[in-house]
Amino acid sequence: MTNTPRNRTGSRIKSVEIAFTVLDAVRKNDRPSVTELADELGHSKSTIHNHLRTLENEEIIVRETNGYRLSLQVLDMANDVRDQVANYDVIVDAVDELADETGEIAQFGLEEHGQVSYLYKAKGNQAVETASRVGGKQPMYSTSLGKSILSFLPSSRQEEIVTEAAFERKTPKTITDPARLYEELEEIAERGYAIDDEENIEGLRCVAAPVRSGTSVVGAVSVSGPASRITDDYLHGELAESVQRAANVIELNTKFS
Amino acid sequence: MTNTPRNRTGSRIKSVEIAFTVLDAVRKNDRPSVTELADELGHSKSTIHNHLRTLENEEIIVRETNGYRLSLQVLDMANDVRDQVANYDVIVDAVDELADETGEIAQFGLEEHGQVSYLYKAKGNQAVETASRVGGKQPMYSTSLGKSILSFLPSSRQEEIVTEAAFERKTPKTITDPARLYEELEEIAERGYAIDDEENIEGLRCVAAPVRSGTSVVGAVSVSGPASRITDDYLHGELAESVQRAANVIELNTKFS
DNA sequence: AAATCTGTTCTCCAGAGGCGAACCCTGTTC
DNA sequence: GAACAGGGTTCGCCTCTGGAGAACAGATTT
Repeated sequence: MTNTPRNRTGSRIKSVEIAFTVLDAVRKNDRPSVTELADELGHSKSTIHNHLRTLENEEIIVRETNGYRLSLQVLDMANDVRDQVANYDVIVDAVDELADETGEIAQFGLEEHGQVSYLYKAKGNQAVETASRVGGKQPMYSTSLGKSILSFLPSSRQEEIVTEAAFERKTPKTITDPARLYEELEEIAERGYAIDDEENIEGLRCVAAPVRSGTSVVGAVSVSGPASRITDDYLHGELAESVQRAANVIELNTKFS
Repeated sequence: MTNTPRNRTGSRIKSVEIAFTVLDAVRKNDRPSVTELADELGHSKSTIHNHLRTLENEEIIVRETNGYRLSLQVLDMANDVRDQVANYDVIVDAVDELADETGEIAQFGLEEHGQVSYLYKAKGNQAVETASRVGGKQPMYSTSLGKSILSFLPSSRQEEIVTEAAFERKTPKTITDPARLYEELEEIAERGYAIDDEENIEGLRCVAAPVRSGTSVVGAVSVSGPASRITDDYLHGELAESVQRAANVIELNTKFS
């Protein structure tokens, strides 16, 4: 739908891909039925049926009278994800405190498949609602989290991501020129924090600082608030300091495995 | 490993099953590598490699320098699960309040694949730690949640579950005789709540009440606490009332779709 | 009871996918 | 710096899988 899933090199397993297409459809439709899915996905009923049978057997989906839905096993899997990310608890504490301190939205994100994925989100007492949700993804080039991570990534990976990026214009201020991005990344690397001045969502300004472990970036922390409240001075001054402090706290409390 | 996944009727898709085996191994091992997984799962390296490639392409797993791990997309999927369960917010509120009121652990669970799965868990201020976690599963016959759900299920489904149950003795008090279970289920149906008197975990007593929507059970709410604190009177009196009230609150606030 | 929905089962054949070996690449050891 | 060892990746073969479509079976509707 959006952009074609680039195929690095050969051989993905077709039936597994179909299975995940089915799973995706079950995620997004409300309790779909066999025929519904068959129509939507353009496969025969028998094919869909077999896949649903298989997924049900794996206890990933559940059959209810009115159709299929995801099973709660997915929640259990989510627990495992959090367990697998190094120092999840430390991150939670630091982000909570940052949200508390600033009153805005504080988040932690990390790079996956060339995008930022949100791992944790905390709301301060005057925080505005944002569309972002835990597990969601955003482009690297239009978010403060993304840019701060990008600027500290090894240059090979950095280029790879930039090259493959879509550079979709999300707001009038979105950076759409790679050259322009590289410039900013250098700047960020120097001063230690990145900003997003309504580049991803109109009316929203953010600051982010990278979290490093040894030589590599493991993610970044950010604060986001409405442009009306977040002045230039505040953004580059107190807020920038706060996120950097939070990033530091995480770094210091990180136990290497 | 535990009990063989009974095959209802034919044709599950083999490669999809393998894919989920791989996924499971990635869940449980800490950043496994190709060869590691190949050894563990008894498949050739190339097979595993293809599966990992596919799963990575689906952005379900992520490759890091030291091995593969689950991706944060799983967290996003978990959001969808919660969205798909009717009235998640209502449940959260009711369970939170129940935990608050009693000071113990309060939970909401529902039946999936013949077991209880925990959807939400709240801790009261004097709550003991229990092993259960959101997304986890427990037998129907040894938990108050399970029994309360079971007793209000249509008798066909009830029998089906009981017949297929393993009746593993989890503690000395676990019910392992179907006849005994049926007796208790009738009792539960009459009085409207179920108890678990150290039948699932030693030292832990629980009360649960079913949550119904129209004619069918959609799940159950429970409170769990240490046997030392939960006397018979308290269990069958105040606590039983509390869980029933909480169940009722959920029922009343349920918007039918 | 005919019609029209479902979901399920059956059969058939192209081609997919699992295996094993060969290959490559990175880091290590003399 | 050559040889080795450890991974990951690729290749080609052959079998048997899995997808399509039609036929079948329930459930509801007309």
